[in-house]
Amino acid sequence: MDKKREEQLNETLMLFYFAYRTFTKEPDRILEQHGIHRLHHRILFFVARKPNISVHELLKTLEVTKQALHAPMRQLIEMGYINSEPAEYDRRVRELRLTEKGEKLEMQLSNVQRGKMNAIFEEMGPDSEETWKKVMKNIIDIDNDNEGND
Amino acid sequence: MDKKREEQLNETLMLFYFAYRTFTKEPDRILEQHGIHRLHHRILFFVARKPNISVHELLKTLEVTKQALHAPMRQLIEMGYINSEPAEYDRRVRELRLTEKGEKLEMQLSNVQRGKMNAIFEEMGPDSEETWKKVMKNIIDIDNDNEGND
DNA sequence: CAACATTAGTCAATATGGTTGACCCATTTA
DNA sequence: TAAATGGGTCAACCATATTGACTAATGTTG
Repeated sequence: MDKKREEQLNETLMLFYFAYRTFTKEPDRILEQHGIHRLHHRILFFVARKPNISVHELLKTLEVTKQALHAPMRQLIEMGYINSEPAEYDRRVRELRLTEKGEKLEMQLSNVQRGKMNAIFEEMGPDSEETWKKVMKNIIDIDNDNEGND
Repeated sequence: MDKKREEQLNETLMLFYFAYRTFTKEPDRILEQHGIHRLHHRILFFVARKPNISVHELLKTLEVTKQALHAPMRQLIEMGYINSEPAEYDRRVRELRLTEKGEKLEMQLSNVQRGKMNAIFEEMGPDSEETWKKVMKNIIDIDNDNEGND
């Protein structure tokens, strides 16, 4: 790989870092007003995406230990954002769902990000969305290939 | 925004999160072998991108306090990865540069990420690189617009 | 020159976010 | 009935960050 190519790729690394950091700033600000943090947001987000998700599934998705999940999850339940009830098919399993209040907050948080993405893709055209997604998927896939070699 | 569009955008949010997480995993593994962490990597990366960068500039780039920078920076200097010397133009200012050893480590860390990006863009074609970068730049710019309103 | 500002380094106190380890309880499965 | 699973919780620990307070050296400006 020549120097010039390396420079170009360095720019992508920088963009990745700055874009991600920027992307989480607004939600972080909103979260702080509610006295909660980024992991709370992730919980809300994934529970929103998959209602009735189990604690176990959530742990796998977020790649944290149950001890790490525990405190924020309890807060969210206590604050009335999340509902945790035993599953009918297996009463050990807790099914997590957003309450109405939880849905509202999740909306507020993710709308900021969805709005950003939407505005960009609208301006750049639908192909840009396809391309961007494909690149991101490839990044994720590459890692999954490595998974077996650990 | 209709439900279907919202779903599509949710996918982009998920991809962003997973892709970023995946992207930092390999470097994190390597860092751990050296007994250092992600902030060390960022320091190495930005010092590599801009040799003779000052501490102040680095702080602004990373958006951390000098106290947060202090420990990892001292380690990097003590471990011989970074050289810190008074600038000629102003002897208060420290000019930070990578040592040869530092360049090697930075190479090792960033090559993983550059290699990933390069492989993907090579497979998807040069337009994908342009598009992906443009999207990321737009994400960053949107935030900079907000900056003034704080 | 004296006063002030800037750059950098450091200590301390504090909060948070995560880890591992060790348990408990209820329920399901073998 | 014994073992495995899903979930919850306590404790100890460590890293990462913050704010605040201070020092020291050097530059800038009235």
